[in-house]
Amino acid sequence: MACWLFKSEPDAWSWDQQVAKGDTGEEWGGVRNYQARNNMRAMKIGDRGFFYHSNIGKEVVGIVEVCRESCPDSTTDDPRWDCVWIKAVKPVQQPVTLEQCKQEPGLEKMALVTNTRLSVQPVTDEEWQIVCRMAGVEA
DNA sequence: GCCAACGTTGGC
DNA sequence: GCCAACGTTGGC
Repeated sequence: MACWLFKSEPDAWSWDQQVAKGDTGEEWGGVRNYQARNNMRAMKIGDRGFFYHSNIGKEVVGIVEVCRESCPDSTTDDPRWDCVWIKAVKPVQQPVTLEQCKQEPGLEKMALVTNTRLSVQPVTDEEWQIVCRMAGVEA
């Protein structure tokens, strides 16, 4: 199973709002970047992801799961853009900050650290394990 | 609020 | 197909 990371500015869409959607989840719309879109197209139902707060907090705050594979993005008529739906699985025990990730051995190549502007990123199995340990949650 | 990094657009 | 201009993201 592949792992991912979803960035959101909590001002625009926060973890609490995501949790409020329950198992129905929420469309991860509005992404207008090909790399991010391609990552979403590669996702399968059941794939796990980190939910990361950018700008404010700059930390991983929860675990999400893909609950619907990529389909047209309702926020645009442009057929180039589609997106998955994700639902909250559980919050992390301890948020993992960008600063911690930068300092953690094994996370030097994590996209969060090396490709700051990409809003939907792949996470390797190794990175997933490390961040889960730091967050105090089961991988 | 600033700015660096990076992606996209459009003229040629 | 190149590249300058422009827009956006996101860390600081």
